[in-house]
Amino acid sequence: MSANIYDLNKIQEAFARYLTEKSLRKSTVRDTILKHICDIRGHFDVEMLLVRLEEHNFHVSRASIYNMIELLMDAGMVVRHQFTPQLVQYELKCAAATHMHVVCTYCGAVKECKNDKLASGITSFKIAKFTHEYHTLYIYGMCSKCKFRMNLQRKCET
Amino acid sequence: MSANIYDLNKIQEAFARYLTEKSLRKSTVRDTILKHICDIRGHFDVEMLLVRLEEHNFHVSRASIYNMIELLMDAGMVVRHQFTPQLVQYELKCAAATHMHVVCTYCGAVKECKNDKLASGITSFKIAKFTHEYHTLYIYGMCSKCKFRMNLQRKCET
DNA sequence: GTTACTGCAAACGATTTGCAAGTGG
DNA sequence: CCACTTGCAAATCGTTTGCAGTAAC
Repeated sequence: MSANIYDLNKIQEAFARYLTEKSLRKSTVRDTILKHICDIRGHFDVEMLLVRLEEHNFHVSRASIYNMIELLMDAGMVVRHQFTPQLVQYELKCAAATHMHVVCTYCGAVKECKNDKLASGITSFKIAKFTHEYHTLYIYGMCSKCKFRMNLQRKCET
Repeated sequence: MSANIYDLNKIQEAFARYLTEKSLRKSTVRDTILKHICDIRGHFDVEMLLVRLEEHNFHVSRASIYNMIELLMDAGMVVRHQFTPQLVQYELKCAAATHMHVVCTYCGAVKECKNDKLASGITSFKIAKFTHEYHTLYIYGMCSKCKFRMNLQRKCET
């Protein structure tokens, strides 16, 4: 199933189409970054990509990563997330479209969660004078670990 | 109706309760900022508050505004939004809870949109091992103005 | 009086930019 | 070859921090 979402060939094709359309060039840097984004199979950030590429003995500058992410966002292939003010993350749109995000505001943990009924409710919701392209649903609250921790703390205080 | 959402007294009371609970002090600066946030009746950002307060001949430093927003977020009274990478905005949670946000990715325009059925669907959606406190639903796409502009452009190109 | 709050200016860190060198078509 | 892409280092800009003075309680 996840093999289906992260289909490298389709993703590469889509990006190639975008480059052609905009008269931009293919390059080893762009191709390599895209492969790694696909390999990560989840949220990624600039630093993570940089480290990962370095580990694979492929050196790129931060500027090139920012440039590539910008292209992917312009191509409508990547979504930007900022679950907490401290960290900007990105995700392939083909993956992001399949789930909502559940964020613990106490520890910052993010998990993905699916619900077809809710998803189709949002997708089929029509807005006047607006073409719906994609959406993000973030649910904020407290995860069980933090709740447990908070209960402990309360007991200790009394 | 909006008078109901932006009830200054209730908002002030909630913030006073928070200050007491955390053993923090009331101050003219905090009180004034809160009043203006309430008056704005919509999204606000740091710069907007600064200018607005200056216009009302009330001088505050950026640091104090950031500090106040931090307190309000910690109190769970304010939500942070970043509809576009260029601008961070905030909104009173009591207002944000009443609508979803519809964002044009081409011109950056944000409008609010209500749908009770969708809202209750999200609110009543239970997640295992997680206490739902609030949520944000952003719908991204193209507004009618941008669509019109894009159609024009296409005609000119051919 | 003690402790918290505020303003100011300096520091910080993520992102962007300008430019020279490298590479794709 | 020419234009696009890249790396590097410097610039930028929103946000945070340290500290000295001020205000709550």
